[in-house]
Amino acid sequence: MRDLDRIIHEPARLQIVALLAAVKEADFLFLQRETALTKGNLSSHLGKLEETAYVEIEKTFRGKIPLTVVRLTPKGRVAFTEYRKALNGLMRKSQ
Amino acid sequence: MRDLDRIIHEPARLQIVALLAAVKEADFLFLQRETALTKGNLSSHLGKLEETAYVEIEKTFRGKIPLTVVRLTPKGRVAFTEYRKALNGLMRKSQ
DNA sequence: ACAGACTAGTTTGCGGTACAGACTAGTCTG
DNA sequence: CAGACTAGTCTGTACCGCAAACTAGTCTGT
Repeated sequence: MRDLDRIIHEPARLQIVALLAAVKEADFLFLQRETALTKGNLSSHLGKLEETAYVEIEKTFRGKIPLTVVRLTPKGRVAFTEYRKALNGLMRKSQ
Repeated sequence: MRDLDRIIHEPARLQIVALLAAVKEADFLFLQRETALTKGNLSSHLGKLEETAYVEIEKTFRGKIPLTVVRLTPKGRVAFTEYRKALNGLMRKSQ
């Protein structure tokens, strides 16, 4: 059954995934600014996306300040494509 | 902020609203078959859509058997259009 | 006449989860 | 040394989706 992937469907994560699909790589602050999520929230959503291996999170340093870089994995990219297809399938019915 | 309408965003209800946008009028059984939801589930989702006045529910009889007909209200139609716009806005970023 | 299936629900209880806000920990800036 | 910044984790609340059980009436077959 072509169902909507709940992990991606959640608006906060949909934003994140859509952004990552576009930019290929983003740091924590950029994502926070774009999505307007609180730190805690963004952190836990990224955690969930990492659990399902849709993103990979690289913790590095910019000088001595921690820098978290997030990237979509191939699996995540596929899932997002599938999600778009499922969504289009739903939407197509409505016209 | 152009956010996604949570009432519509829920997959089950998204299906319902998309179907109603297409057919203009549908009975309970048709919706149940199309969405593959349980009765209880469909019932409560319809209840939620009715609360927000996105659909109107007319309870009539086909002969002596109860027949529930569901229709999208103008408000519901507008909300769905807005939803599609918001979604397209999100998706556009990802290419 | 009666069992079983059908329409169309309501109610209940479980489990999951999004979200804000408080807390931690280290760093740089004035 | 205070205050702001990066990047979190943790906690508690409050909601919500979902299945399953229950209600209530009707029709179908034997």
